[in-house]
Amino acid sequence: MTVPQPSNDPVRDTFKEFLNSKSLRVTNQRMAIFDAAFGMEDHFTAEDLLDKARAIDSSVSRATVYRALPILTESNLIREVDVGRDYKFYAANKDVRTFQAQVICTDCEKIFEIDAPFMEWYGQTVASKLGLEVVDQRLQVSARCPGKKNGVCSNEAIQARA
Amino acid sequence: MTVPQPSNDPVRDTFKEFLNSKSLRVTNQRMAIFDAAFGMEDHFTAEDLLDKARAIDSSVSRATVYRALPILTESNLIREVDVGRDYKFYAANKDVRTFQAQVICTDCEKIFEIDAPFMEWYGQTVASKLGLEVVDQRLQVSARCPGKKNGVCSNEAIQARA
DNA sequence: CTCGATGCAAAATTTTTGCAGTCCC
DNA sequence: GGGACTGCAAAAATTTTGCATCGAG
Repeated sequence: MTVPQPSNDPVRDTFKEFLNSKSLRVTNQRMAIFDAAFGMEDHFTAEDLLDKARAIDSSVSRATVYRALPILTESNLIREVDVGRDYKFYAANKDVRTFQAQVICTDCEKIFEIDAPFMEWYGQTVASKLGLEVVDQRLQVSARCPGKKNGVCSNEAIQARA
Repeated sequence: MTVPQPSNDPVRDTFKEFLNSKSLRVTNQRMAIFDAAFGMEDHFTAEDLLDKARAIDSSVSRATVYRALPILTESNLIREVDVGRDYKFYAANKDVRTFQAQVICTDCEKIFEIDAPFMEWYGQTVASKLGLEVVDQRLQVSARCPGKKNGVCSNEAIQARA
């Protein structure tokens, strides 16, 4: 429950180093977007991120958020979680070590992240049979709460988009 | 290489029966869209489908294609293949028996369908731990041709979107 | 200073929708 | 003949882009 001190945040420094290594500039807006992403409790959309980043630095624009997302993704500090909606979700890589699968509840829209370490092996096996090299992979299960009406779900996680 | 006779096509009849069972009407446009989908060699987008359907019945409109797609999906005659692009892909269920994973070549953009029968089991295992019931699942591997420049791929399958 | 980064607003893309006319059953 | 279906064009919704200005290094 303690508010992390940005100046002491090693991940924050990692991002700055990444920017430097790519000759990208460390701007207030980029750092606000970074802080917003790592302040998210859960998965978030570009629009969620814009709102939260603006709460930190009101000058952040939508365009800058969209321009920052590929940078954050490339740096491996956040990951894209495409669950087949019209828009994409993202999540901060806080302490992810193994491959994650997503279980998406179609009733409450909650996205659960599940460890699926065997996937690392699976993707390589399948790709190598085709002579290809794995770049990325995703495993997603859409599921519903049995006995629940659409829209109301028993999971205490009835908080879809942050 | 023989042109299938629509009147003898059992899958075509299945679609008509599906429409009847749902009290939906058998219109020229819907059948043209159906024929277009089953005439596709590979994965296709809504726009691809519109083009091909219009070649059969020039009166088919984009709106009707978009309205037909959920019907074809519900009938299980085609399936949605979301590979994380801005637009969705579809594929006719010609003779699919087991769960299919997709390997997407990031160089030639070709989508390979791979049998992954164990996924049926995997999804249920993971979902049941959360007390959920599987609705759908997808497993996708993005991979690239090693040694190829982006855009040119050695796979003879250098035909991305039909 | 210089050139990358930003904000704004317009544009681009894919999909959806309202409405008046059409045609299946 | 009635209501479902269709085409058209406008609308939605998300993401991208052009351009003048700003600011990090």
